[in-house]
Amino acid sequence: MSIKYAILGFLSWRPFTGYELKKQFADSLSFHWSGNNNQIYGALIQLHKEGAVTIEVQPQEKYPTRKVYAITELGRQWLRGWLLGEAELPEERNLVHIQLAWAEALDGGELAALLGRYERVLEDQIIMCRERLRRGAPEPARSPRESLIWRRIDENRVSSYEAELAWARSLASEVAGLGAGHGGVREVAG
Amino acid sequence: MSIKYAILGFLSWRPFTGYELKKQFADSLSFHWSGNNNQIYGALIQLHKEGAVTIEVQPQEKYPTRKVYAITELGRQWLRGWLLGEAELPEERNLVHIQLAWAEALDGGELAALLGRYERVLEDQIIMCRERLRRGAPEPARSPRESLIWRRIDENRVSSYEAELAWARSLASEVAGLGAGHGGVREVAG
DNA sequence: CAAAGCATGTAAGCAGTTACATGATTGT
DNA sequence: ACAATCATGTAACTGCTTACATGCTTTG
Repeated sequence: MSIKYAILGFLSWRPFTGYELKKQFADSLSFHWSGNNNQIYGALIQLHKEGAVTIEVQPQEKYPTRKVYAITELGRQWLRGWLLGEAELPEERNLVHIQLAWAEALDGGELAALLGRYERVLEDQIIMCRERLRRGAPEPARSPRESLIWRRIDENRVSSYEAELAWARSLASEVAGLGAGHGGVREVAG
Repeated sequence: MSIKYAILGFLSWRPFTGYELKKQFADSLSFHWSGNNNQIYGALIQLHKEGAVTIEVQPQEKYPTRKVYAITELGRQWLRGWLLGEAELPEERNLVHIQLAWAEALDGGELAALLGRYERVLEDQIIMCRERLRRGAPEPARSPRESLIWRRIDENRVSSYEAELAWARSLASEVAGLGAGHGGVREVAG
């Protein structure tokens, strides 16, 4: 359950409730978990059992009781151990690539439409990313180095979408250039 | 279970046994599933129940009985329906980005080492990809268009690793440029 | 003689998602 | 009136992974 480390990361910044963590995950571009209750609340309970976090229960008048989680020294050590451990490859699953790989039965127009749909979702995503970056989600910024890293990670996300979009566009123009032989395109010479 | 469509894709090329499919998944750069038995054999059984594939049982003398799966017309329609449906965003999970985001407690040397480890696994992966491309795994190639698409997908995979490597290197040099303030680097002027 | 390949399948579990359940409060 | 926010939690499910189990054959 590697979301544990992601949670410890947030708690190494400042204390959070489960509800706040959920929003952090949901709002961020790069922490990519859906931020569902099951995982977050479950992981927090387990981290507490393991001694990596403390719980402070804060009853409130007008709202439900908050449980504020804070990282312990042990939690910091675990996080640090993770950072000093193995680097894992980024793991990408791109279903559109699989669709393209098996698109032999599509005619030219249908393939162009598939690529067009892909371009559109990428464009939308890029706009959404830029929007969020413009609004600027709250982030640690405890040092110039940390701010630099966060900025670079966000940029990385956007530019990987942009690279994918450029790839899709160039593939679309290449397959269009191949011309007929797959229906949809009527031959000009003849 | 989207692996169903990936399997239907292979079967739209030619018949396969579960064992062969397993190897296809394991060997390919872009089909990214681990190719574990449970999923493949299970999906094949389900596809058969649903009428998307047929089974031909081939007893052998020296080896266990093979079950050769072939796609049906219904299976082809399902595959086609998937290709004509929604395009999904690529989904990337990059744990190293999360490590970097929470690396504030690391000193300059430790952060450089983290980036270095990341660079190394990326370099290894790039070499492995090139190696496989050079050897050239068997692929459909039923038309120039299909060959083009497969080539572009493979290139995409490699160049996304290369882009990530370039990103890591430039980030490493930027954090090195920031100099002291995080230990590990002794200030020169003074 | 050990390892890898051929070929099937099962068991157990972690990871991750959507949806459900409760219930007051605040904003449109 | 309806939706969103605050805040916790549970249930049911899919997806995916590792490891186990069998047993013969070929290669090093």
